[in-house]
Amino acid sequence: MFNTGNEVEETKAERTRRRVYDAAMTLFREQGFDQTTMRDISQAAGMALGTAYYHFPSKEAIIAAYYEAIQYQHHAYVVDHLPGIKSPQERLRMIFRSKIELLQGDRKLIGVIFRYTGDPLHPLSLLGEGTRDLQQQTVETIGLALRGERFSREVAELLPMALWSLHMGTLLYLLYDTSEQQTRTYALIDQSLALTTQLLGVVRQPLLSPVVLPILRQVSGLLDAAQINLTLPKT
Amino acid sequence: MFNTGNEVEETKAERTRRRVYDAAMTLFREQGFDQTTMRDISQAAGMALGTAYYHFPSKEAIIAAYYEAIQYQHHAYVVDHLPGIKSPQERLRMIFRSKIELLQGDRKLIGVIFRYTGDPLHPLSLLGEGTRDLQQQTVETIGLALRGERFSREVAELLPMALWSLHMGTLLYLLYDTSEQQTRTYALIDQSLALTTQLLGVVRQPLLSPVVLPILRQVSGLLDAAQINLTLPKT
DNA sequence: GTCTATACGTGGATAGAC
DNA sequence: GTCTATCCACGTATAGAC
Repeated sequence: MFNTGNEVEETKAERTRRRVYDAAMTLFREQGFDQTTMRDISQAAGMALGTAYYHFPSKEAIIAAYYEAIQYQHHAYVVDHLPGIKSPQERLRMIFRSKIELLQGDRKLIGVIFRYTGDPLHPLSLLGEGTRDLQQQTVETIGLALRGERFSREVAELLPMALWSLHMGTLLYLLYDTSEQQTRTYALIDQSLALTTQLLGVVRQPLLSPVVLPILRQVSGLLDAAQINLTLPKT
Repeated sequence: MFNTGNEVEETKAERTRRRVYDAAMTLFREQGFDQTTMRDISQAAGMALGTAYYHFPSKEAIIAAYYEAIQYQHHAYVVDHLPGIKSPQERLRMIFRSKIELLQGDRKLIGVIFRYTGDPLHPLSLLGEGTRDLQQQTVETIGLALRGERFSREVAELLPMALWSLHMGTLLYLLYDTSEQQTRTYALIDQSLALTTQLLGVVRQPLLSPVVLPILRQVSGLLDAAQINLTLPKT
């Protein structure tokens, strides 16, 4: 709680750790993740190879720290900018777009997230245990857009994961988007959210509920049976 | 066309190539892809390291050959078993399930496909140029289920990619499915296809077209703008 | 063109001395 | 906490046998 003075000692290690991190991020952005070696990083940070490994057990650990930082920054940005916006669609738009803005300069880096998805046991697997917290936080950040909105039970159950999936989809798209300033990614977000709003409108129509409700329930049942919850398939 | 006798010489190299491939696959299945080294493979195949590299430029090239083989086998199986089945849903069921059956023993291997998805330029990226042919063939194999069926223009445009996505989703799910005999994956397929059929039924209802058509068109417009076609985002 | 033997460079990760 | 030295695996020669 208090500053007990041992902060100085802590800071010593933390400062070195940050030197590693900063050097790594600079090189990652310049050359890409794979092209950057731990030797490059330690050299750029002006230390021995072993020192860098002392602070980060692996190159992947540096990327993991980056993802946490991004999520933290994004959440802070969202919390900061949310009050000015009323409509849920506009809120979602702000949330989705700001995430892209945050990542736009790091397109060479974000591909690395997807690399471990096929390996359920890997700590960085997007769908695995290791990233559960980060995933949960992302869902929560997105969920801020819907605060105060009222949905039927069925929709409330499905919407967070649907939006999370959409969010991951936009990140994947960003990777492949070679358009200037990634304008296509922003356009995709806008159109996807317009579609989402349209679908939510349909779902809310009482007249259509004989058609809509069975479908929603079937989706829910499917996800339940597959044990896909917010955190996705269990391992 | 004819067997001109030079088949023997071809066979010599091809047989060695197959020895490499077989040894590699055995080891991949036993130990996993990453745990198997090219030295293991060449040793198991009873040859020098250089020989293995002579036939496959990298370990990944062996996996690439595996994916081609799987797609070929699956297509052959589907063509063989399709005539006995009438309903599109049952056809799709057969197609999706047989793919899982084909891969079931190789769960340690299929994760490798997803590894390069975050790297647009990598030849094995699922969404990249390098796998376009394979992807196209998969779409075609799945499309065999719909032969002779009539859909509206809007649906015909969207369905192949939707089914391809569903197919990739089931593969990803298979990876994470620790249930006995992967029963959950099979259940997921059945339920997803039931849902698909249900949705197609709704879409076909003329009474609902004022609601459904705008949505479909919006989806189409979105995919067009994003330049997502059958082969997915351009690089 | 196919295969062997062997050695080399690089990069991730670790062990152990200080 | 930091450094030096070392390990291990991938991939790449290369020189030569057939």
